[in-house]
Amino acid sequence: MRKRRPTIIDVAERAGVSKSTAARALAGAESILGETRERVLAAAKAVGYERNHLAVGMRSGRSGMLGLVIPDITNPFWADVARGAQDRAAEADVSLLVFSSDWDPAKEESHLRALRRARVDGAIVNPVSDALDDLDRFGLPFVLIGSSAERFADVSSVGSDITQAVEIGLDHLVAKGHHAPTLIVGPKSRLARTRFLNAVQRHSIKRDVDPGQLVIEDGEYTLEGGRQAMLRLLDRPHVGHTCVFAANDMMAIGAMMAVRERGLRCPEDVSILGFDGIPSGAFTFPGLTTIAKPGRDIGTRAVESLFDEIEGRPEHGRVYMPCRLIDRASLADLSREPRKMAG
Amino acid sequence: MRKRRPTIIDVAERAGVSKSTAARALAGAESILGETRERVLAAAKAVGYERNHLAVGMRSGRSGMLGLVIPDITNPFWADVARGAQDRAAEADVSLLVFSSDWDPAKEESHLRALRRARVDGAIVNPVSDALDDLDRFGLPFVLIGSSAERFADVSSVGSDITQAVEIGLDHLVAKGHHAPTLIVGPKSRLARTRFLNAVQRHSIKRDVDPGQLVIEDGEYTLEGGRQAMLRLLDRPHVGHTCVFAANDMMAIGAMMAVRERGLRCPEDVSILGFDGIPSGAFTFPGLTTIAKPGRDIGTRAVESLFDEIEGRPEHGRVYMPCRLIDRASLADLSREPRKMAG
DNA sequence: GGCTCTCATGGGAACGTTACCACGCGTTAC
DNA sequence: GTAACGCGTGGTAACGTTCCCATGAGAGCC
Repeated sequence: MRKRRPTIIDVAERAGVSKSTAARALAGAESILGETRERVLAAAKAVGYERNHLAVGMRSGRSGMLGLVIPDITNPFWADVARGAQDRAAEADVSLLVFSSDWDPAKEESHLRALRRARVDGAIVNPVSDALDDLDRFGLPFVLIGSSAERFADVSSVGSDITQAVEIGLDHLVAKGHHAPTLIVGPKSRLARTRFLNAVQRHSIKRDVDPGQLVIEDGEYTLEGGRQAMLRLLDRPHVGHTCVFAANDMMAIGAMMAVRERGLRCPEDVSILGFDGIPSGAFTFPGLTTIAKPGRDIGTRAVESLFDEIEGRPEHGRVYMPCRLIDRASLADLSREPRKMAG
Repeated sequence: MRKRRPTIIDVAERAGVSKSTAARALAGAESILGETRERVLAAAKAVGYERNHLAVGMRSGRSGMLGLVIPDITNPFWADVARGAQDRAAEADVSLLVFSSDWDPAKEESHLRALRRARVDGAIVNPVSDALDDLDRFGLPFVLIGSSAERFADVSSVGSDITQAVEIGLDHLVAKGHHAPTLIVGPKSRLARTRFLNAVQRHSIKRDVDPGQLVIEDGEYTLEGGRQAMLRLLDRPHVGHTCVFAANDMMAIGAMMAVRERGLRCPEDVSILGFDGIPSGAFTFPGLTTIAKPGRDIGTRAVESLFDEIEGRPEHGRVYMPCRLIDRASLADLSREPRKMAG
């Protein structure tokens, strides 16, 4: 029952020209009689012609599609990245094939294969495994996103600028009258932990605080991980935790819950600064002050870098996108009060 | 610098057979000598052959791609839908083209065109405009998702079962000792408002409460809309709002904020029940009790319906997926206390 | 032993597009 | 007046695959 889709030949016949001429008119070529062009365009409209991208891709070697492989589209940060990529791609009239890898190397590889079979013009990948070699082997242009991209040298990649992020976070802390924050960071096995810690230490030195005096607790990058870490912190004797800086918003929210569990109040008793900028942070009580990673910008920039890569002008550099502070209510303003420590 | 991708001809040559034979072997055809098949498969592996889906699509008329047009991939509900669709599609070895329409008819139409040009085998769409006629005209198989799909008769669609959702919500309310809830619903212009209200009224009658006595306030489907609505509710004289049922989680969270603003406590003074199941509900204080829409299941089911549609066995029916209650802390348990109203 | 029948394989067309080359016509220049 | 040129157009090959038909060899049958 489904009608055959009209082809360029149908258009050509209706316009009374050859398909070459029709193709030229449709492509908006210069060397064509105005009147002929009009006729072809009218014919195309009349029959409802829609250029077949499959055929175009076959002939030209360009499918007009890009692939995006992220851990989980359901994760707000990655959804944001996807959205940025999508918008930029749509602008260039390119479609986006989206896949979720669930941090599973096997899935990642299978998605990568699907991408190759679909003949995407390039791919943006948040790498979990080392299967990327394959991409390279087939010469598929690609750019890496996220912090794990740093494992791969000589590949274009886009991520957030965590050094700058930590800097604005720490600046905000001192502006509010806080000093050296207690840190809740990820597990030792994670590369991100080290990078975060390094940045904090470097900036502490700049502010004349001895990195050695920084109190550090770690846990899984989850709500529960943050909660447990905060609970342990609160159990430590002698230490007043006036201000904690969590390496991720989920942990920060977990910490906030732990504080409340112990009968303390945020931010009056302990201030909390998060890192990520997940939307849920707006709905906690108090609202979470955090540093937002520019997910959308990362997606946009990644597509742009990918275009460069495809056009054959690879930069092969790592791009760091700046983060920005979202000032809500989980950080007490001590700058107007005389004393720095709560009871 | 980029190497030419190996084609089936390269495989055939290496295996010393014709491309027809190679194609048959790769397709796993029966009528082929075991030894020949082995040879072809080995050759394919050796040269790193990857079937070109563009060419396959061209020849067979099946691109192996599906389109998904949702309002915003950044919205957790839609991300969930996308994820469900993605997983089901991947299972069938089909790729998913994802687009965000931002509730903008112009964008929707442009995305729909892109989908047609890409020659997707079918599309799943949350319709904002009536441009869907076009899809129909071209005979592209499609299934509609979300509540707005009800505007279109005789088209397969998948949505959440709001009647059942309201039922479990109301059941939960009475189980916790509450009676007729105050309602915060969407603006009068929205179709969803009427459906929600109808469901509540129908079920109220079943429980012997006069729908006429239901207190109703409306506002935009946003945090601020819910906040304002709750504030107006709290300003009404004579009425104690022991329990409010919001038509959407954002409004529910807004209402929660309004309650706090007025110096009241949730759930001690007013209980709140949401509707949607957004992840942020887990992070509010208190945690939001809500009815979760089965986003992921909707996505999965939509792909399945779309497969039916593509295979030419259209059901053209509307499928309603059941919702489920997420019991957190925003609903007071009055069932153990003698009195039903707070001071 | 010659016929048909089966089975594995090869050859070629077709899907819809674009790129290249050729052609014919009108204009310009010598 | 003819050659050269430019311009608009038509014809055709090619992209990589699958499908249909043809071919040839071997087996089975009378």
